[in-house]
Amino acid sequence: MIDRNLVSIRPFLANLAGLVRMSEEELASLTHLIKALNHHQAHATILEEGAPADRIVVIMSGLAYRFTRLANGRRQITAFLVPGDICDYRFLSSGHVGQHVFALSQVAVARMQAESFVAASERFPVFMRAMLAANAVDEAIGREWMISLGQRNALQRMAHLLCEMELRLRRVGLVEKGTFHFPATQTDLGDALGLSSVHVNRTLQELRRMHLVAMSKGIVTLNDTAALRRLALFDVTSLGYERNGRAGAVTH
Amino acid sequence: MIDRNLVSIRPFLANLAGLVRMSEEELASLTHLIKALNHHQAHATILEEGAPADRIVVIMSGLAYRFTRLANGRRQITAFLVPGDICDYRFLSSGHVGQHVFALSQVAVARMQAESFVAASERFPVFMRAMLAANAVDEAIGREWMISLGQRNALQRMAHLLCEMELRLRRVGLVEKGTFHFPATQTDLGDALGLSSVHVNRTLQELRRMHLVAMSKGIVTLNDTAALRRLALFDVTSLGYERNGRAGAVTH
DNA sequence: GTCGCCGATTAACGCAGGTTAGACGTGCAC
DNA sequence: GTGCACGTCTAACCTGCGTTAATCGGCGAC
Repeated sequence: MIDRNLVSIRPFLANLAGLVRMSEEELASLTHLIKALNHHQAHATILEEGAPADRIVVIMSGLAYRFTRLANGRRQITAFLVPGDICDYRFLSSGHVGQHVFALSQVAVARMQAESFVAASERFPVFMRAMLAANAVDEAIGREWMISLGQRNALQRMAHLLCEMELRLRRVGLVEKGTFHFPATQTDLGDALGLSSVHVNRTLQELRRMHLVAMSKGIVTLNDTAALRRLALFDVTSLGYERNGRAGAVTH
Repeated sequence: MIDRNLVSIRPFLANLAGLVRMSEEELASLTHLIKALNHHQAHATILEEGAPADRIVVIMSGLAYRFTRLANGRRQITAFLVPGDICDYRFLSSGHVGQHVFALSQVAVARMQAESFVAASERFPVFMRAMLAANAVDEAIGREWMISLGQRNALQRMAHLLCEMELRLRRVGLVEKGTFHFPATQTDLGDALGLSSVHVNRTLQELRRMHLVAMSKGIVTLNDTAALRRLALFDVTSLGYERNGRAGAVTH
């Protein structure tokens, strides 16, 4: 048995319970599925692509990202992960981790056996519904990245990413007056946004000059969220959080 | 009761059964979940974003695409759909269709009640596993698009898309000696690849000049798939089809 | 301390791809 | 037939962003 107080499990529960309503009993049962809590140093690999996906790995604190490397050495970051997020959803299907997951800061992760989760969701079908809803949010964010990469220019892309991170981090209580911790380097940002690090630098400076964003040493402050969202063509509903409380079609 | 012979359901079964092994009984039961077959004209809307997702809509013949429109009018095509593909996976979670789905050619679709499907998958859990596996393939293809948009140049993007379509269409028997039907306009291709239609034209001409691709009136021929794949940095395993037969972690 | 590395920043230059604007062909409505 | 809509293709011009390379500052190892 692990000490559940070492790391708050609040973000995890807030994330899933924010998508699907759960009873106290269900929340407690979910908590007890957690079988291990691990810590990873910043810049450590959390999951390796292709590894067996028999465990569900959840970020409890810190930030991480998923990425894929191309044959020519270029790297695409495909998602940033915040507390409450599930590192990889392939346990639902193929049994093999889909992408590398890498710690951006020091990270605590919880692990549960995929099998136990599936077994528990026979008793509490709401577990699987919550998992599928979380997966759908993940997909919606990914689709928004695709739209950014295809249709937004550098300034809009950067603005959009910052709006996304602000919203997601605020949802788990990690934003205070527009300020949050986000220790991605300019190279990381470039690999996420499909830009060179030089152009990331230019872009950040322009956002700074416009008094929309301040960013230094991994601390980001958004001074005018409304204006930033307008610039980014950011649509709050597009990340798929908006339909909380509705049960969806899969209700048993 | 509908006439199941009007349109072959083979692509649908081939798609799901290609991901997860199914018995004759299971295939038959799945077939009988289909409650309606509809036809859509080319350039008709098949699904509208935000509509209730209480039915599972499957492409039986023809081609379609998903897209999202930005506030500034720009459009991003986020996926092409081939026979056997499911138009939208949101019935698994939110109960609302995630994106517009549009017919590229004349299209036949089958519809099943999401509720019936869920009920049937209690008796045949393999149904839900197949659905989650199909969803995972969909996600893997989407991630590959993200990588294209972020890290590949115009020539590589176009080549990659053509390799992807060839592979997916061949899987459902729609490629003959490197030739397949793909009636996307150059504007469509631009909206999928994040390029202007003018540059799509330049790019196609270069592929033609390199004797890799012939494309006219919606008929595509790939003359040297191996070379095209090399150019595109195409990785066959990245689309997520490779792990057929393995049951995955969710096995009950 | 100082060495070395990493990340931020700046400058100079170049090019891939965007934009605008036509011309041309084809197929369809009438 | 004619006119129109739509898709392909071309040309001229331009710019957003990449590339290369160098400087600077901070910070951890020793």
